[in-house]
Amino acid sequence: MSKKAARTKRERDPAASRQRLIDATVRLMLRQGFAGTSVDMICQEAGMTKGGFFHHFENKESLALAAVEWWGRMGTAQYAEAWKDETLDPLAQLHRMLDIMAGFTRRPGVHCTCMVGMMSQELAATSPALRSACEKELTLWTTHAAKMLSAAKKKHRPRAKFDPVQVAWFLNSLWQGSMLVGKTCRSQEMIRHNLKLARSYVDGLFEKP
Amino acid sequence: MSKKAARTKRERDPAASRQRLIDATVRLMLRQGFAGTSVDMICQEAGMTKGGFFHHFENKESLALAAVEWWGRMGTAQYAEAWKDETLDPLAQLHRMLDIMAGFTRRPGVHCTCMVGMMSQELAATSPALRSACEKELTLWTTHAAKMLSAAKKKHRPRAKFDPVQVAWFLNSLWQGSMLVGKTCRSQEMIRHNLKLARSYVDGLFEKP
DNA sequence: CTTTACATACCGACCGGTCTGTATGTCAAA
DNA sequence: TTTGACATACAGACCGGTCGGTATGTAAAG
Repeated sequence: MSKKAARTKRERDPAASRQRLIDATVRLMLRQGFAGTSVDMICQEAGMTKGGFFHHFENKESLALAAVEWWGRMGTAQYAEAWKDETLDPLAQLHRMLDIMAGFTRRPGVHCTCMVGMMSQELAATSPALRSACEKELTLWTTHAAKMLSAAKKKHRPRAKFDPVQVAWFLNSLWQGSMLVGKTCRSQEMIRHNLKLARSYVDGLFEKP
Repeated sequence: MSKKAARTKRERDPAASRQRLIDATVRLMLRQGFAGTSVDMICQEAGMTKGGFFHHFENKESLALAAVEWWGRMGTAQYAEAWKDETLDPLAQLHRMLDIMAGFTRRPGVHCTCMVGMMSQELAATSPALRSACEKELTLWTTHAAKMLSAAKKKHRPRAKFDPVQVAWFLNSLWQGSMLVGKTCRSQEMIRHNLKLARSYVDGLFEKP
């Protein structure tokens, strides 16, 4: 029957099922961490059974890995808005990136927090695979920031003494720490203050004495 | 018998037993997080049985709470070296504090990481008690830093436009984030670079234009 | 165009083991 | 003899992961 065929066609969608599991994992682990989230919870949240789960993923860790990678892709896509316009002044690109970060603190009902920071804080010492995946994401972000800093330096103050890569790690650390402290103190405003100070710090790098 | 009496006297020491549990908790949870560390593991690490554990602590959460408080006391005691000498220039006190932080990255075999940041990252959303305890510790650190910044401002450049409290939160976030990123990328050197940049940032606040 | 053969997607019961927490026992000190 | 400091034993929920089975999709042979 046509109805039956249509129904089953929509229900059997392995890519969507897989993604549903990833989405559920991100939602739950962002709240409860890795060890605090059980496979049963994930299955329930994703509307799937354990059998289905282990068809798509070898184990819980490999799902977390996929979730971190997905988180990284989503994040990069959002940050890309800052650097995709290559005609824009690199310093303006940096400010655009800080705008995007500040935007993350303004979504109503969603607290600004990072899957990479959470997974890494919890699992860096016990899961080499997760640690390495998180390192990859952090490094990617830093590389992009360093490129903009480097271009801005070349354009605005080539004789400045800072190392773009070091400054990029500095900014990344500040960003991760801001989300951590902001969550702990339940203050998105503090995150924004930090970003504002970061802004003037970056500007200061290019000011001629 | 005297030997037996002496032995039992040393073995039956409730305060020491309690502390042994706390020490074990810090050691294990710093590696595996809260949910990843079981009560049995803690008992084994502390050389005690479950009965003893639940004699001293109501539950796992209250032990973690005690561990965070102990961690805070230890940390404050170490940082206090920076601000205890009230005759020292406040800017020099700040540098002394940054020295101490850098010192944490130089202990051989011990990776520089923070119990407060870890517990908070994992439990802020699910355990109000832990979140609040972590907030308290972060606030305490920030208050001390803000005091030094404020005194330095008064002394060196009273007309400077920065807010000492905001800058203190900025430094605390940077510090927490540096430990997180440093752990993820297994680079203590990166933490030290960040501290160096923080140093010149702080100095910059007091430079007259 | 059917039929047959096999692959993929998913279900849900079930496994051995681990989890936090409790109830009870022991024994030294006061 | 009471009390505090533990040990022992165990309850019962829950854990990650397996397994047998079923529904659906594909594709080649007849």
